[in-house]
Amino acid sequence: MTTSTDAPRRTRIQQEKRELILEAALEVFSTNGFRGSTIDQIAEAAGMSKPNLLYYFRRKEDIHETLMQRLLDTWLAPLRELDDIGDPLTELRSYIRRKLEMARDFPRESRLFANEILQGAPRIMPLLAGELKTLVDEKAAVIKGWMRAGKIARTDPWHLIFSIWATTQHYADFDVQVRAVLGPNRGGDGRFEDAARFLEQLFLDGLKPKG
Amino acid sequence: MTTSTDAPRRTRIQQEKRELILEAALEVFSTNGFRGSTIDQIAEAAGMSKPNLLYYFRRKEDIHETLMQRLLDTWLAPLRELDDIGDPLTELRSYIRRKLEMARDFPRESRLFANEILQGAPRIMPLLAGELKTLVDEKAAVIKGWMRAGKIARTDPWHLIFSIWATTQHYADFDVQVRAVLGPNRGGDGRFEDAARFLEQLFLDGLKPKG
DNA sequence: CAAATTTTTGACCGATTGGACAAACGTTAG
DNA sequence: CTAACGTTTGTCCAATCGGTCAAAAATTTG
Repeated sequence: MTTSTDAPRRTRIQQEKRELILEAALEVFSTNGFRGSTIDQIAEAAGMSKPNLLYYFRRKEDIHETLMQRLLDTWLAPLRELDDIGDPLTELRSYIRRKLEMARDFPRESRLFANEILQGAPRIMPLLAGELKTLVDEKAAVIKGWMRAGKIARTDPWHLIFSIWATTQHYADFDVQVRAVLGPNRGGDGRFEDAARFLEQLFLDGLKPKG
Repeated sequence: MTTSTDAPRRTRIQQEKRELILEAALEVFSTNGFRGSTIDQIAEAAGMSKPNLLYYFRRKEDIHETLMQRLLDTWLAPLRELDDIGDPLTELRSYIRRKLEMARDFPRESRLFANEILQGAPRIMPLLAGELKTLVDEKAAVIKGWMRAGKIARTDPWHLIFSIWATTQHYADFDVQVRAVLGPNRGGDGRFEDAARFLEQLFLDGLKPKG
């Protein structure tokens, strides 16, 4: 077999236009959800006509699917990097920092993912129970090792990972609320540094007074 | 004034049917979002015809609005209860527990709210910047008082509140993911008690080893 | 009871939706 | 140049959407 079925073999124009569509679709899907978004909206955001868009992606679902596939890879990268070498507390701290940076730099991806999960993850359920669970179980084992070695306090590794996801992604998914509550002064660009400082303290020392 | 304009004065049937519709709409809206939900779906879930439903709520938006108004009251109740009297750490711990119980007992309400915020809070933005911000600022002041008194560690009260919201609501909004990752054994009914134990330790002591 | 009122329904409407299609247009290799 | 191929568009379609309306059915009121 010289050319199998997997490599779509695309034109230069096809590559460019598909990229353009995916970028536009990320914007539209992440703010309106899948069912709330229309092909027309995506086409307009991508600067082309609806039939033209449908020339590159046959169905609306295909765009969403491609988007979700790419998303998961980059989204889980920080967790994959969580490694056994190096100081556990430092390792966890930098994982939190990286996740917070992703919430700051890729809020649309975070919202797209949140939208999918909120609606019961109809399109990525197998991935959650498969690839994701495997990865988390693996890293939970690493964390458990740290606990046994007395490097960090004993607690539930899975819920620890959940809490890191929850607190960091909150700044992307609930950004509107965060900014509204903080107000124009504290809700400016500095809010991510404030969040980073707070989360570091929370995860390392908790709230009990030092004395 | 005996009867002013504000009390709609409803029939017994009207009250019952409106309640039925709101219950059905909560189910549908929370899983499909506003634009992703259709009046037909809600009507069917409520066991009535579409025109019949529209007899009780003129527009789809009216249902959603009524739902959101009710939601916010009950949703912020735990924070309102956060009080200056009593031990600060106990007070915070019970606030976390109450929020977690709400995520367990009212996940649909949580998802409805999350859906609204995710899409930029188009319908409740004034409430966020008004009522909500006022309440949070007020409670942040209380927490700041505790810090000044040395009762809890010094940190950012606003981000502390955010982190409590994020971690607890995560178990409602991302329930599918949580259950998928924990698997059939650990993802059963006990997951909320595990979460409660973990969160208590996280917020009180952090991750540094006791040694 | 009967009249008045409230509730329910079937039929219908214009707008929007995802998508199909053939024809027109552009590009490129020989 | 020209034939082949890749790209773009206008037009169209069936399905679904939120919502209307008049009339039937059920209920309440006197």
